[in-house]
Order: sequence, then structure tokens, then C-alpha cells
Amino acid sequence: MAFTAKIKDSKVVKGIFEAVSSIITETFLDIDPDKGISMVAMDLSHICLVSLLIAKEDLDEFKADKKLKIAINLEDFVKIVKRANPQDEIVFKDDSAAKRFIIEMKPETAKKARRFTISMIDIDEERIGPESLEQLEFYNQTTFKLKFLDEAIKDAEIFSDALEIVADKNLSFSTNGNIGDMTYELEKEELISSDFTQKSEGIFGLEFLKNILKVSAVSTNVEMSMASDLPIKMVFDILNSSRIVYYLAPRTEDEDNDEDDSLYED
Amino acid sequence: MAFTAKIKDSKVVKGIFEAVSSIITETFLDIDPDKGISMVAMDLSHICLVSLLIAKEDLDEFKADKKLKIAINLEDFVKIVKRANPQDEIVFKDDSAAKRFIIEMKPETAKKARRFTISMIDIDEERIGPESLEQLEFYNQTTFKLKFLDEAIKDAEIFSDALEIVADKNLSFSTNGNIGDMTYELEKEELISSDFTQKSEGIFGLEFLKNILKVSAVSTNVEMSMASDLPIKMVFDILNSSRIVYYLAPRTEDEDNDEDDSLYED
DNA sequence: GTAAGAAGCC
DNA sequence: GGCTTCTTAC
Repeated sequence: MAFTAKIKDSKVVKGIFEAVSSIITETFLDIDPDKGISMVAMDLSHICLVSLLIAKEDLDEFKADKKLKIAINLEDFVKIVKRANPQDEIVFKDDSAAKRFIIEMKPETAKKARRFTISMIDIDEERIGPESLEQLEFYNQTTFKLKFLDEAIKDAEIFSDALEIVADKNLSFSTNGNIGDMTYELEKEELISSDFTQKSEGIFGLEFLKNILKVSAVSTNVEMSMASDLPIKMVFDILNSSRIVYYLAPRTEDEDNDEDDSLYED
Repeated sequence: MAFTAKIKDSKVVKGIFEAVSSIITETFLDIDPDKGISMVAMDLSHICLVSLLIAKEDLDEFKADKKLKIAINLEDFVKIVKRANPQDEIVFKDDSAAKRFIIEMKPETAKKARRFTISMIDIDEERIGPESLEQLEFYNQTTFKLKFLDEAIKDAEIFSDALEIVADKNLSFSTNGNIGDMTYELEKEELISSDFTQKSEGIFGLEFLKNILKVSAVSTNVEMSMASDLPIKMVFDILNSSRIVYYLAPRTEDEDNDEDDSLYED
């Protein structure tokens, strides 16, 4: 047992992994004695990259002898995590010898935990990390309440399956479709912070945005970075020192060619 | 009209028969002037026997001249019972001359009842009663809150379609499947009562257990009796003097031969 | 009235 | 398996 981590608030664990698993089905969990638990993975269509860090400072217990990479099916993992009751605390352990990942849950005062295991899976090493994305230069950055983006998404899906996001003097969300269109503008005063240096615009799929917004169970603000023709970067702070970062590729004019949506040219 | 019975709380009637009909499709209702309304029937695959008694003490009105056996399709019967509103009281009557069973429902204060009838059907006399099952000698018996079994079932169905139940020092539920496994143990303190004299274990189909658990609409505790290689007996008290008893046959190693699961060798 | 969970449909 | 609807808890 090279690794043990405990989180007392199972609701946070549920919120984090339900959000992530709505986009990612399989992933490595990276256990790092110095950092905590992290993962980086892309959705199958390579349109969205998700990077999660649960910092060791946010773990109520954390023991790790060495770095570990544990590959799991997130969907199955979430089915288990969902079984936690609100008052349960959750413990993760590895049983690498048996290629199993262990999840235990129990109320803090209970003696005996319900114990689940999930088989580790074999997946290819991720071919690309987020490093190249971290080099991206965004012209515009803003932080604001997640509920605004949630509203814009719900407004937009009346008309279309995509949302246009424009950062210029202010931040605007818009869409148009057969039955009509909508515009939702946030004034500077409604933004917690904003630094817009060059107009940028992009169109993004609502399905991804809706899945990303599931993070609102565990976060209240979004820090959004944009530049035309680049993926949009959205950072969500969770717990005290942890975060989930999404890079979502814009839709291109040439929607027939799915490859153009990909975050990477293979 | 040789028989009339009234139950003021239609929700109880719904709960009882929705639970039973999830396993039994056709049955005799036995009307006994001394006892009340009862039924004994097995599911079509002969894996589960259900015995229901609604004691006459629990009926708000009960008139029966003589013993009656009324064969009905429970599925159709439940469709009718489901039509009752929560504030309705329900009256059952026979119209044996017309081979019809009558269900009336109305709010207590209403003058006029909604009236349904359902045709009696022809089914073979049940070839075997529960008498032989009542002779079974169980080594272990325990009573505990239904919610624990409910949790164990929901935990287990992530992995498999079966649940292993072991009574030894304590009571444990477990399962395993391709994606992983789970264990759920109940300490003696979590059991309302327990009398374990000899370790027993058995594997039971989750589909049956889930249908049996529908009884939780009308009961809160389960009294469970076990012995290895015997059916598991589960007794649920309902109302004041009534009860539903299930005998569920364990799955056998040789799962290809369905007959081995049968409660009876024909 | 809203939101989460369960059941039914595709 | 996802989506939708219905039910139930807060």
C-alpha cells in the first residue's frame, strides 16, 4: 500500500469526479508525494482537455511513498463514489500488487467502512501533456461568477448547440439559430476582474460547456482566458489549493472536418 | 357477495401489491373468515416464493361467509390499485357468480366510489404450499433495518447481478465482478437482533432482491433466516398483525442449469 | 417551489 | 447508456 488519501467531505469528491467524468471516461491518476493527486486527460474527440489537481494540502490524510500512476475507468469509479452518503468520509488506497484501486467510505464515527475496489486498467500513456497548452498566450483574461455562464448556456440552448463568446470592451455570450438568437452581455462591473487587451471571439459547443459547468457543484467562480483561434481556458478553484482546468477547442467554420476541432494536430 | 374487505389506507394496499406483483404475476387470493386475506405463490422460474397475509385484525372491515379462493392476474390488479388516490379508502368484494373481483375506491367522506372489476382467471391449483418450507431449519437468524440491505444491493449492482450474503461472526454482503468488488459488513450493534449458530453463505440474484425490497414502502425491518444451501427466508411485518414472507433460492455454481435454482425438485 | 432521485423510454 | 418524465424530499 504505497498510497492512502482521505477526504472527509465526500460531497466534494462526488462533485469533482462527476464533473470530470462527464467528459473523460478513462484516465491516469497521478499520485505525487509532493503535490497530491492529479490527472490530465482529453475527451475521445480531442476537443476538450481536463486537468485536475487535488492538492495534498486539501487532503485530510495523505501518504505516498513514491510517485504512482494509476489508470482507471472514471465512469466506474464515479459509480462507486456516488454511493457515498453525504456524511461519509472517503479513503482512497492503492493495491498495486493486485492492480486494484480501493475506495472506502464510512461516517466519521463508524468503525467499519464499506469497501469497494476497482480494477486498474491498461491504457496508453497519454501522448501529450498540457505543457504545450500552458505555453499558449491569451490576450484576454477575466474572472466572474459561474452562474452567469450557466445562465448564458441555458439561454443559448433554446436556439442552437453552440455559444459564441466574445471578449472586447466587455464579455458577451451570444448565439443564433433558426428560431431566433440571443445575446447576453456582462458589463465590466459584473466581472470580478478583467484584463482585455485585444478583441477575441470563438464559438464553443454547448454540450461541452454544459458538462464543464457541472463543476459548479464544487466551485463558484471561473477564470477564463481567451484569444481568437485558441482553445478557451477555464480555471475553477476547488477546496483551498486545488483546481480543475479545462481547455476547450473552438468550433471552426469548416465543421465537416472534425479534425479541425482538435486541440492538437496529430 | 360472500366477501367484503375495506382498508382505509390505500397507500398500504398499493405498497403491498406493487411489491408482490413485481415477482408474482398470477395468484390465488385466499379469503378465510378466521384469518383474513392471504396468498402464496411462486415466480414463474420457481426461484422465489411469496407468502402474504393481511390479517383480518388489520382490515377496517371484513365480512366473509366462508372460505373463498379467487384467482386473479396480479399485474392487472395492481394497475387498478395504483389508480387510488392517497386519501382514498379501498374496498374489495367478490362477485363470484360473475367470476369477477370488485375494487372500489373513494375518499372516506365521499358518497360515491369509483368502481373497478377484474375478471377472475383460471389457474391450476398451486401444486405445493409453503408447508415444506416452513419445516426448514435455519442456523442463523437476524433482524435489522431494511435500509442496510437496500444500500448493500445498490452497492453491489455496480459490479454484478448477484449478492453474496454471509452470516458468521457478523452479517456481510459482498459481490465481485469485472470492474471490481465490494464488501459491506454489519456489526452486531447494527443488527436489531442476531442469533448466528453456524456460518452460512449464499449468493442471490439482485433482480429478485430489488423486487423484494419494494416492500420497504410498507415495512422498515427485515427478519432474515439463513442456512447454507437453503433458500433465504425474509419476513417483513406490515400493518400490525400482517406480514409478507419471501423464500429466495440461492444461485448455484452450475448456473447453466436453471432448474437447480428451483425451490422445489419437481 | 425547487432539486434530487427513481422509473420508464429511446 | 443517455434522456426524459415522474415522484419525493427539502
